[in-house]
Amino acid sequence: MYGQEVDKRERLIESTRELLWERGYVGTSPKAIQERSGAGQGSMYHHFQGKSDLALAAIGRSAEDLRARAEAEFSGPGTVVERITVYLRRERDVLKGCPVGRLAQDPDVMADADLRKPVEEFFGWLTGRLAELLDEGRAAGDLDAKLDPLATATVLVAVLQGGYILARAAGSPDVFAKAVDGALGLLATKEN
Amino acid sequence: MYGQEVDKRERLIESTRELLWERGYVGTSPKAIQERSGAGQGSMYHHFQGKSDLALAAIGRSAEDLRARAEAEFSGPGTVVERITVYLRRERDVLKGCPVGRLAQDPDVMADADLRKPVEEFFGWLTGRLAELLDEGRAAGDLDAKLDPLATATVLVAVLQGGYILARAAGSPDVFAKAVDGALGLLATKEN
DNA sequence: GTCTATACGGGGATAGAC
DNA sequence: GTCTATCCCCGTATAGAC
Repeated sequence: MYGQEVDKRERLIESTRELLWERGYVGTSPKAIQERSGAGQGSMYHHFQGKSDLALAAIGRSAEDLRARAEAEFSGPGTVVERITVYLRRERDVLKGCPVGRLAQDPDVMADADLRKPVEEFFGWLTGRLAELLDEGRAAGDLDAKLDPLATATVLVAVLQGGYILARAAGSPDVFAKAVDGALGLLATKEN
Repeated sequence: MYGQEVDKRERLIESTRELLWERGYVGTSPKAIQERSGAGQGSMYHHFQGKSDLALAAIGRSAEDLRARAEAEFSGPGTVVERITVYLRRERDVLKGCPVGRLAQDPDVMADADLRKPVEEFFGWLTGRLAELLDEGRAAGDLDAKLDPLATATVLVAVLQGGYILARAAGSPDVFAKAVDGALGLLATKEN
């Protein structure tokens, strides 16, 4: 269906994902995308209608990636608390931040319903999924019975997103780890 | 020292603060600043050396504002937990996000040591101050003796910053409130 | 499919008049 | 102090050749 040399369409999407991660939507130009992907103007406008169309493909793929990786950890072995810990402590490019979360700060992404949708859906899914797990853990007696699953799930997601911000502000990934440790410490009421 | 008509220098700074809040540094142009402030090219380049110089003044003022407001709440009446609750639950423009935190996502701000400094200092101060309070509350017996003050302070700041992101992603301030409630719920171990 | 040429307004800043 | 004129490169996109 597409050309031979490693597929320019593919490279355009991947380069856009990188740039959106590094510089956000507002800070990413078609020219920069072309340079990084090795594709020219014509190629980009042949495969995509324009910047926003290409960004849509890139964002959708990034969101799906994050979802799939999280789901693999959530449905892995171990108790609920263990699986959540694996997810929270997974190795991350902390100083680069969250490739999807950073888009929530971008005015032009939030102003466009199509671009915004995958961002909204990803966080909706993630929070809901964590709430299910927490509820399960509560039923199994691994977590405090008084714990509110949805509110706590929201805390966990917020701690990750906020942890990225604090780490970037400090210029060090340690702050991110501190936030995760603190959150896990607060969760571990049961062992008190 | 300056002209009469409400001080263009002042209006330039305030307009820049607004635009940085709404669109970030990368998304804010000198032209937009001039239009919003009612000042012309000449006026802007007379008072400031350029975009980054003006942004420095704007960011410094925003950071100092946040610091002063937080300190007023931290040193107010009530127990430590009450004061922290007042701070966390203060009315906020949730969907606009944190005027200082959003800059941590901006590549051009983080790449410039001068612009980055006030951001780093603000979060350093905030986390440290909250850690002091938590330590005090632990000593007073209002908080679990096993609680780690610094890690927990980091969690609280991260929950706010992450809460803003989740609220923007969802298009609703409710998620922010949910995160704050969840965090306060986890803190309230003592009443178990 | 991909390239080059071209277009037009905007970003960021300087020059010099008032 | 503030304004207008001007500069140059970039952002975003279209046209048309190969």
